[in-house]
Amino acid sequence: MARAATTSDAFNAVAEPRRREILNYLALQERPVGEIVDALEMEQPSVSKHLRVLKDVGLVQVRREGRNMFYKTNADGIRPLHEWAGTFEKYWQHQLLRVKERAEAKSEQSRKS
Amino acid sequence: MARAATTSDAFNAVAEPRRREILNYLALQERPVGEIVDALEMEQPSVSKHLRVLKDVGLVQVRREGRNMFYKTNADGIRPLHEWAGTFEKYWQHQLLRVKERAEAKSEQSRKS
DNA sequence: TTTACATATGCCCATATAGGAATGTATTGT
DNA sequence: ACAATACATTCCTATATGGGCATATGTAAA
Repeated sequence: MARAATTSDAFNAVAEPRRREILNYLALQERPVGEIVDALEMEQPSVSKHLRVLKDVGLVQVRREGRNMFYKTNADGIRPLHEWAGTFEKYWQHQLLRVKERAEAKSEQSRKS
Repeated sequence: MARAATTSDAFNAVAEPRRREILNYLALQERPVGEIVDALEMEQPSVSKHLRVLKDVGLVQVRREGRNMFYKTNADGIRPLHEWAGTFEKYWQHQLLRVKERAEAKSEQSRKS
């Protein structure tokens, strides 16, 4: 048996560095394919193929506008990954440091609200 | 060019479901290979190969004790993944729900400290 | 309609699996 | 030294890329 398809789930889809770059770029705002090509300096067919994979696993959403296809990251699709990784948080080292960080974030939150 | 090696980084290594199972299992406590085989019902060679990949990317640590090799998850290796996924947190939906959750976690933390 | 522009697909190829079976290696027991 | 135990590695095979290039498809402009 070969490796699972990149379209099998989010874990396989984001294993490709290029696709993570695309997701990062499209998280800020939706963009047409051409802009992704220019911004990330990748070949257009390559971008289209990566977007296909990302779309198949629900990590991006598309909208057509004339000749352009506007893609944007569907952050919700990344949550399972974040949550799985998060289950190991309690085993991380530097826990004291993290507690400190959380405390700071907390006080900052209090300041805001 | 083919897909990047599973040993290229943590992202590629955890793309395999079986390896995630192993990491989950070894997070609790170190275990000899045989126990992993029994617990996860996988073939021994398969487990050894997955462990090799995980070791190569630093996701597990090994210790020899006689004929046994005790493996345990190196949670720190999962942090990059958690942090990358975390950068999308602000784009997730149900933000209101999350704010509520954070507020609860905060009050619980206050209670503890 | 013909042309131009924006994307998506198809093809080919080198590469990397992941599983199964067999075998090699290290360590302990007799 | 020899057998047994615990793992690791090798070999084989079907499969899934990901990049480069050519081409098909869809939509708007002339």
